[in-house]
Amino acid sequence: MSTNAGNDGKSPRKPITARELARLMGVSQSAVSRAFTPGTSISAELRERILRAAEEFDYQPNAIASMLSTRRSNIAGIVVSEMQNPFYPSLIEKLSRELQRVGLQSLMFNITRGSNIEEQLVALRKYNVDAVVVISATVLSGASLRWATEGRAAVLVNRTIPDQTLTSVSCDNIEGARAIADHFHAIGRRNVAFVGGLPHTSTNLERQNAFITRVAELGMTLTHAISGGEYSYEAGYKAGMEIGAAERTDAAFFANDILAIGGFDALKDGLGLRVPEDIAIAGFDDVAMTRWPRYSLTTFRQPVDAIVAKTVALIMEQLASKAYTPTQNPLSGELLVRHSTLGAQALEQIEASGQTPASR
Amino acid sequence: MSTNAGNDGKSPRKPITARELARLMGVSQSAVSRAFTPGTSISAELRERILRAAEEFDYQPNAIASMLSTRRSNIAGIVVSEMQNPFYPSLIEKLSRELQRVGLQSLMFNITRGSNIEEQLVALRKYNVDAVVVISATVLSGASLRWATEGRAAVLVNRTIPDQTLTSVSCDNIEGARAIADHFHAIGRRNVAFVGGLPHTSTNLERQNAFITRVAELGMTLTHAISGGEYSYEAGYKAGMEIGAAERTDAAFFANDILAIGGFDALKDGLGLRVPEDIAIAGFDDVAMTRWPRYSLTTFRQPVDAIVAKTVALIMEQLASKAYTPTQNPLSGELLVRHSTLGAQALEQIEASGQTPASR
DNA sequence: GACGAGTTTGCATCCGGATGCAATGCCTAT
DNA sequence: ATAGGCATTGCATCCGGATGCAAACTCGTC
Repeated sequence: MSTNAGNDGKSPRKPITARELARLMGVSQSAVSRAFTPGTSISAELRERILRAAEEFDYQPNAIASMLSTRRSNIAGIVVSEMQNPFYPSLIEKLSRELQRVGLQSLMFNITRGSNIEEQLVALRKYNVDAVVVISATVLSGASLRWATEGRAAVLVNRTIPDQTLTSVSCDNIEGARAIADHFHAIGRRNVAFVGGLPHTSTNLERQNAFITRVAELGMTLTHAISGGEYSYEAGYKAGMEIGAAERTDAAFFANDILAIGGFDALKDGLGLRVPEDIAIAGFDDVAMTRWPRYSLTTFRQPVDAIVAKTVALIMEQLASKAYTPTQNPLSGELLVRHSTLGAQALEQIEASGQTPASR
Repeated sequence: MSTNAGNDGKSPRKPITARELARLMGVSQSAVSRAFTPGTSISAELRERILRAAEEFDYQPNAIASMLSTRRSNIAGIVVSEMQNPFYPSLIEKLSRELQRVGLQSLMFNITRGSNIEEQLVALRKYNVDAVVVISATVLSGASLRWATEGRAAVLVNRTIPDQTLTSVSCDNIEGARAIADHFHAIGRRNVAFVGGLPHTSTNLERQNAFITRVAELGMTLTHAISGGEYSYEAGYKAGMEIGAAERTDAAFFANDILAIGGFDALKDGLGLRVPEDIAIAGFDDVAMTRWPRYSLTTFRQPVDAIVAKTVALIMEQLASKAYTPTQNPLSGELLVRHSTLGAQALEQIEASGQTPASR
């Protein structure tokens, strides 16, 4: 990048345009445009010359102008809400990196109780985003989602809408919840509890239903089915106290890790129970905190990389094709057995015998 | 919003343009444009008619086109990196909400080791963002920052660059670190340790220097000054083990809450020390986790709302004025004394006596 | 009823690239 | 040497709104 002598760094020094550069070089503006567009008809030699001159005069195509003429913004809108659950920031980070690899910049739309949702959705359309990825479990109705994504590529991540008219990618919640139930059964627990998060969200419902169903199939007793009301530490803590108060329960599945950690603290510190001897605890997601030695929480790992990859692939596919066929894409996760359900010795035994229970 | 009959929801159904709407109404395109631009010369009556028609025909000004002609994108780029520290997602959420209130949409630029930084910065310019807010403590040199923000409003949040040629807003790290040292002294501790995070970042340096200086002023002994190398739980844990191994230390200040929590687990669970009896622990930021009963961590609260407000105010100011004068804006935070430095009784006493030590 | 000031509205052009189509150039085959 | 075919390049126009300027209109006044 060449320096712009005498620039104070803040004056709106107008950048050079394609036409100017073209005139300076004695070529046409079209040539300049072509030099920057792969796959266009231009000789290697001229392209080379133009790119060199561009470098020299610090020319850069104006993205806004090309958006206007191509009707492609190369922007993906990411609709987000639960940033306080660390699972999401990390997912978003990976997603935006991958999107960028395929040429899409990410525009974040924070949807929260505080914000004006209508306005956000309008912005989504005004900015002409080519694609929309919705990560927010909450708030948005199927109807507004359909309106906001109308005419553009769209993928829902970790949520669905009842009529399945939009493509979704998610962790296989049913597989996960069943795996946890199976695991509780395998370690000899028979009186189990379920703690949910945000009611009415698809993830929560799937995890709850699959778990409860499997528990029944295995002949275990469901001692509690509590709705935390939200995916928070506090809700988990409260539920933990409730479960622990009743004595009988020997295993609890919390619909996500944050809840589980709240429950863990309640059961262990709040009530003085031993984990996992008195009560086994499992979460869902595999956020970083679950690996803290303090918790070493058994959880079901969401296949984040696969989710991101699939999401981006679907977006690209939709952008390429004219037709739109909504699909549902559950992706397999992995049960991670840690200390919160197995004592240290048991874990070692299992690991020595070469079985799966991963840790790390 | 009127429905578009017969639309399958995904066809690139071209939206209506200002010219078309104008023709339909028998007015000029300029009138339509003016109807949507406050402060332009147009009669209330015509504006009214046009807005109604716009509603009816589902017309919306194309943001891209107006960006092109006004050379204003109304987009603020937020340059971010440490999303794993929950402090940042919450800050970003508030920031993007406030920016939106003043009419700026947020474009997120994730800068991480994995991503191509150069490309991100180029994108920042290509998309013609009007303003840049840099929250990433790391990675970016002053030079590249200056290049990326050249000619636009720019504010660094919680970081500075040595030559102070860019405006910054941050928590007063010096005040905070001194307050912690004072607090350690007030509760009778005399052998204190410091654990840093990312070396060479301004926040880390300021906290470290201010703390160490104050410790010396108060005649306390600095037993350790450890650089964690990064702001992570693991680094904090490791540092905690190191500090605890040596016995003598009776208070430790970790440069942020995540480090402190790692240290807490190491000292309490890893080494079996009593907190705060054997060793007092303090962090910095006041993330949600510090309020978990398990930790009840004493920390210095960053004035997030004030930081956001000031940042937005400065951005608006820069956008309005032609000249650019970099300023440094440290904002006062608040020491929150919790159980990790004071036993329960002591806390109650203090609270009863009507003194400051806040909780929650 | 005419004139001037002030307000509305429309016209024309611009913002900076993208792209269909025609013009030009180059090489090969006859 | 000449015609046909492909590769390059330039021309003109478009994308959808914004805006300076002039035309048209509204009122109030004398």
